[in-house]
Amino acid sequence: MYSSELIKGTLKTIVLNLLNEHGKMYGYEIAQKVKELTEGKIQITEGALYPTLHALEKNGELDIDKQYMGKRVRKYYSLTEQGQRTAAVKVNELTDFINTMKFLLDLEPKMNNG
Amino acid sequence: MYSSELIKGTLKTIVLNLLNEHGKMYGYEIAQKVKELTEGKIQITEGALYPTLHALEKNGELDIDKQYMGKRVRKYYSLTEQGQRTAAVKVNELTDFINTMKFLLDLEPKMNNG
DNA sequence: ATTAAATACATAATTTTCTTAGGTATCTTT
DNA sequence: AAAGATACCTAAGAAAATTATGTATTTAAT
Repeated sequence: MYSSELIKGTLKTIVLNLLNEHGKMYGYEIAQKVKELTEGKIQITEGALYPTLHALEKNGELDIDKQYMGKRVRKYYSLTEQGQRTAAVKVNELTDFINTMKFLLDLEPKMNNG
Repeated sequence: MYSSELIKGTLKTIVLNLLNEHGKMYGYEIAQKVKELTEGKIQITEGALYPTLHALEKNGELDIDKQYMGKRVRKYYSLTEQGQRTAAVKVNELTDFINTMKFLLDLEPKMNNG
């Protein structure tokens, strides 16, 4: 598990990107998928995830499709057209940021691979 | 400039890494160096930098060497032994995190290089 | 049949970390 | 003389997460 501070600021991008690649997903599924894909290294807490999904929906990035599995509700989220554009922008921005950070952390590459 | 939320959580690591590679530096110099190296993409604000330096020093990661240039003070910071260990840990963690994020953002690589 | 664990949603209080805004003072350039 | 850069600092507020708590259904284990 990463120290939580690193993950801050990336949650929206992770959610938008997952929905862009997997189509519709529900909240719990998103959290499980991230955990699975990162082998437990990134675990989205529910207290962070649900408010984020609500904010994205309120802002017009997501559509909801409520489905009942028996008596239990699932809220499937999918990207609106605006959400698709936002996803692309956010992913590009994060990719750019990652490259900048890699450069910044690698100023004087160590020659000793001990 | 990146949307500020991305930079959150990386400041300590950036500072520790810079000090590890450049030896002693003072606050203002650190901010300038980061701005220069990232071509203005990452700009550390003073309101974030100075409290971070104070916290790192209080925690035993940094030593201070106060120097006077005429009447103006400069506070040169350098890593303690503990600070060197922390720097290594933090940089490894961020590198690992970056790799995980790259994987997460690249699930289905696009074949079209438009 | 009962209990525990997993599924699935949600919100509120608190904490962490940063931005914004303000402050002091010196040195250099115009 | 004024403006801009250098160099330090803190406090109020905002943003985004964690932690804690809550409800309820379904599935697996005893």
